[in-house]
Amino acid sequence: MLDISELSRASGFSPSKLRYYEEVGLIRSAGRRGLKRLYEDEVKTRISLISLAQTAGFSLGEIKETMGPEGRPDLDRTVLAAKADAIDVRIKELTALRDGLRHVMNCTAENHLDCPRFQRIICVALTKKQGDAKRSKRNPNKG
Amino acid sequence: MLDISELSRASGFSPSKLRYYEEVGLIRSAGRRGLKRLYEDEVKTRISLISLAQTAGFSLGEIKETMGPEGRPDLDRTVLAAKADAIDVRIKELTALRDGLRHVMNCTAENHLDCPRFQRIICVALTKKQGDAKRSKRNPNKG
DNA sequence: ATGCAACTTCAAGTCCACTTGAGGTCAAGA
DNA sequence: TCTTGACCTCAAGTGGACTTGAAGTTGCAT
Repeated sequence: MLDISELSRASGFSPSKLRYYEEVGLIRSAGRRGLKRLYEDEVKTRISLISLAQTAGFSLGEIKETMGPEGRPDLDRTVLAAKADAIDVRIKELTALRDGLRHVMNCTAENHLDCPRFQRIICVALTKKQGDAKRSKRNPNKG
Repeated sequence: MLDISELSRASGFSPSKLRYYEEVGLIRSAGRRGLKRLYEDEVKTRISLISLAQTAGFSLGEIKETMGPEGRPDLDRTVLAAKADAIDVRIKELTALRDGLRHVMNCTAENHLDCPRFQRIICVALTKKQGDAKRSKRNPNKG
């Protein structure tokens, strides 16, 4: 059992952030000693996962959905599969961007946006994005 | 030359977003017809890149820094290299998360956080995060 | 028993990335 | 010429993710 400052130190999350996460139902304290929250060790892993999911671009709401208040981050497979696929897409975009960046470092073109090599590197992600724009016409500009 | 609604349609960005990006200096219009903005075709690529960089987790401010108002997204190599490395780290995290998710789909453990296989999959990203927390002690909890 | 640092709650504030709304302008077609 | 609709500006509003501040409470060392 950890108190909030120990958990904060262990996780790198500020106490206010931990209280906030509890308030919105992302984590919970196992009990109290007086007023003071006590956390199980398990929440450290949970917090790391939350932070991971955030860098993957998911909102706290989405994270909460796929990671119930109980320990089990379970839900029906289709939802998990969809999340995994979404991450895959993001990985591809990031890879393209990274490669584009590394190319720019070694490329002497005056305008990189016009460099055919650069364009080829990022075109996967680019055409994908454009496709998205087209596909979401019914609900325009909400993404 | 495109007007704002054409660019909006082509890029999937709302007109208000395009005006906002111009206001903060991320894109610019090549001129006006009367009051109405006119954009060069090039900004389409620029917009896609911005959106890409956003999904990579960079703020508009950071994006602006590495992508001057002119066409060239150039800056000294060390900055670009740092960005590329940051993306690499993110890719690793996302890969771990995705694999963790896919594992959970096929794992029958009652609590996945305790599943050693799951833990092994995401441990790279986890220990990395913990390392971060430790390293930024001087400026605690600002990440 | 007393002091106090570390916790607590709750409301309000902040920052980012936009969106919305009110009121105005203008180019082009009927 | 007149209308209309798509643009314009600028200020204010929104939602997400927290942080900050004020005021109160408490476990623990002295």
